[in-house]
Amino acid sequence: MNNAWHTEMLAEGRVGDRRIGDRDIVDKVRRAVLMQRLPPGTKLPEVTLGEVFGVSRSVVRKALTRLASEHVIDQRPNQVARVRAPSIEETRETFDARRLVEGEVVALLAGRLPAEPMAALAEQVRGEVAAFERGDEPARIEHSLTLHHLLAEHSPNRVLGAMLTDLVLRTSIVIALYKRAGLASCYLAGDHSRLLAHLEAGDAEAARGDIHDHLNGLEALLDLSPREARIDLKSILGRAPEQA
Amino acid sequence: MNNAWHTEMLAEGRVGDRRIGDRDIVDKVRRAVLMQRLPPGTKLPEVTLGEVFGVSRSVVRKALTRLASEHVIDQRPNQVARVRAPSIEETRETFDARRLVEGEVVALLAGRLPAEPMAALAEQVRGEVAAFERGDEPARIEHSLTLHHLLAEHSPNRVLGAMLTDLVLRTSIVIALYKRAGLASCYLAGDHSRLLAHLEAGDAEAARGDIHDHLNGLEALLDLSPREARIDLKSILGRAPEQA
DNA sequence: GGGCAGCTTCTTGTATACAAAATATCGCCA
DNA sequence: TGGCGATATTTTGTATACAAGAAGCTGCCC
Repeated sequence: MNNAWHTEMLAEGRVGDRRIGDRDIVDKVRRAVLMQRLPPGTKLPEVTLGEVFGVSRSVVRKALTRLASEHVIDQRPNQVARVRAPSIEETRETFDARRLVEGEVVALLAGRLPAEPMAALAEQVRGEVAAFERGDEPARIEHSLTLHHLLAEHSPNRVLGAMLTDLVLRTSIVIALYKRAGLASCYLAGDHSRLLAHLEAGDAEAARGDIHDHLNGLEALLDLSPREARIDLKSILGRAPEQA
Repeated sequence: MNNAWHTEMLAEGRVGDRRIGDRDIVDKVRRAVLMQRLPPGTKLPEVTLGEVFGVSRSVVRKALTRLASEHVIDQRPNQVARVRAPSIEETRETFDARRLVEGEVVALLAGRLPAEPMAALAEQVRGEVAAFERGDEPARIEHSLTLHHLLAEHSPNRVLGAMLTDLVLRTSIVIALYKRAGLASCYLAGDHSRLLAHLEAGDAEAARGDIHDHLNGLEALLDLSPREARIDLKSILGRAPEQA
């Protein structure tokens, strides 16, 4: 069994002296999936995770249940949990859902953002641009994620905000999965700053349009051609890509 | 401690010879909350539930985690799980979110429903009308819930469908919670059949409008006046309504 | 050489024991 | 009588042991 990721996961940075809880495991696994250190189909046995994090299966189990409810892993009865591989179909549907929800959120947000959160958003945009220009893709992704996360957090409608948080995560996963091979970065210059300008100006419909354009652009950067042979067969019929 | 609901819950109907699992517990508790047999704030200790269902805390624990992710209960660290009491604010936001999502789902569905699911929808409408006319409110709720559940299930976009399932549940809970005292039923005659007609005719925007009207009507039947003293203080400062 | 049966091993499902935290109770004192 | 504090009880958090099921493997047979 490929056990390279065991050490990788711990190297991610230890939690302080605090006792490690299920939340820490959820965060670390989610992050690892997002960063493609845990490719789709990877098996996540409970004992192994427990050894890695130094806790018993009880804690791991709770973490896995949460990850499953976040759609990060697949958990089937009497079977080892695996990193989920959303289908092309589901990818399209996730983008559609996010267009609807995030569009509404930014429309609600337009002109209603206090100065402080607005500054935080601008800060992320600056960070993203800088990271892109120096070719630091992980940092760029981090800033982009934080930006959309902030939008979700400040949503006047918290129910929609929570849904958006979920959708941002799922979208990021499929972007990492289906990004065209040659592409170095899924960056669309100007999209985010244009959105912020419209938010500040209070133009709800323009902001909604920005989100639509942004997500359309992102989706266009993916390789969503219907050759099913690649991901689906592997996860449905085949085994995990151990030595792939 | 008021332990009347222990027997009520079992009386709901035993699972066959099958071993009782976490899913059964989730279903039963969810249903009991929906039917207001488990009022908001009710404590749900793990051992008690375990005794009621004849399983150990492990199974109960998993069930509680799932119920928390469905927003049916509140689970805070080192504290007994309680039936959730959504605030008035959250109630409004839930309705807004559902208007957005269910509106989109029926718009996508318009004109694209095969005959068989369409017939199933019509069947629920007939059942709802009949139940209303004979004054059988539980049956009417059941049919109404099934109807919206079917819409969610047949959503072409399954991501939105899953979100709608969640929103229908949450809306039902708050309707039960905030229904005006004197009101016997939250029934809006004709709404559902009108929606079905537009779905069959393939008029997406009319169907979306039907959903908006329907949910607006429902929301108007609730008592959402901002006297915070009723629910919020009780759950924030007070104790569970044991003998209330 | 390919396929299948039976067995071994690994992994999850469930129950239970103990530790830690929160809650409730009782008694004390102003 | 009312508030406050220590103690006792309840309840959750975590670890572990055992049972049940699935996956993998060996060796046999065709």
